[in-house]
Amino acid sequence: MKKQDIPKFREVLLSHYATHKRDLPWRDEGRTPYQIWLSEIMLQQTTVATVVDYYTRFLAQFPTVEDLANASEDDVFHLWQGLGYYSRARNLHKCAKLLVAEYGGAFPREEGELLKLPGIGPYTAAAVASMAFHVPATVVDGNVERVISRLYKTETALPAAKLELTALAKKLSDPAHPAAYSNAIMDFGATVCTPKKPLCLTCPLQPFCASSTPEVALDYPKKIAKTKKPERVGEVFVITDKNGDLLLNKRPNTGLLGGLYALPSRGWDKQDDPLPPRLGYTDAGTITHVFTHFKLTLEVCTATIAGTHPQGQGHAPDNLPPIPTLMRKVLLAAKKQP
DNA sequence: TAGGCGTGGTT
DNA sequence: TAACCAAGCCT
Repeated sequence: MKKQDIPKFREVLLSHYATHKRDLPWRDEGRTPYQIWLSEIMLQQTTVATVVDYYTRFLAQFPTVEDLANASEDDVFHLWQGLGYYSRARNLHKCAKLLVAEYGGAFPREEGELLKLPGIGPYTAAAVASMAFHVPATVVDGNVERVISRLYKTETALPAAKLELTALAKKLSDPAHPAAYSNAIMDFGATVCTPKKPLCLTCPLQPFCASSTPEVALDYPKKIAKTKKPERVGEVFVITDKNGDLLLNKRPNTGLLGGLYALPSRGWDKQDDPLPPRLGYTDAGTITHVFTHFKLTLEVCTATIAGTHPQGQGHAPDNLPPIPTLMRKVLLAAKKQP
């Protein structure tokens, strides 16, 4: 795209956004920086459809950053359970506490200051600066990378292309309309310039685009081929005591499913959990679960003990601490096969 | 810097 | 069904 075409490009993009604006809760008039920040954290690698309900529930319980800062970590994880990437919840909580303790409960307005906060990287800093404070800042997410790469037919493969794409994105973004432009270009990627079925034939940006047909567009952005997921297998144990309580352990704060609670298991994770001695188990079948970097198959073993679980490790099934979806699957399998 | 880090929907 | 994808961040 020529430099003199950029104003027209912005005009067309913003005009398309104005007429195709999706009604999303974090986009409502009068949303606070806290609310916009929360939505951006939840939307990291997570679909809009999944986020909406979590977002609504979260704000109902924690309407302000002070409410979040004062919450217990378990309460935060409870609202996050099932959403995945749990370090986001930990950093969200940490960030809220930091804001209240050292920033007077208010977000900084500048991209560079936002970037210093836990859980806020280049994308989220630009998103909050532009959307919450109308400060010129260029968002570069997966959508933007795809749109820009197709507009210019960039040949460098991701993730190495990130720098090049960011430089191009900065030239295109509209400093006069930071919030609208950020939303517009990402919406455009999500609804028109989509990964699998780009709508090139009716695309309003076609006059500016070096691809301009689906056949060409689908080749961009170039990507490094991903390696196949390894498979892991193990056993997981559903152990009920005489009160009907389940045995759960809190996982370490870092690493996989960090900070959540889990049924004892063996064979697949970094460490095997200790088990009650000399126990006979009933086979309740297997469950499978796919993580980002491996596939897991667990044999579900159930047992009942005559005594009670150690203090703090027994939990009533109707009042469980935050557990990941993986463990929900295990409990469902155990319930089906009594 | 490349890999760790969840989950659910789509193709 | 296996692979891909979704408003990335951290180490």
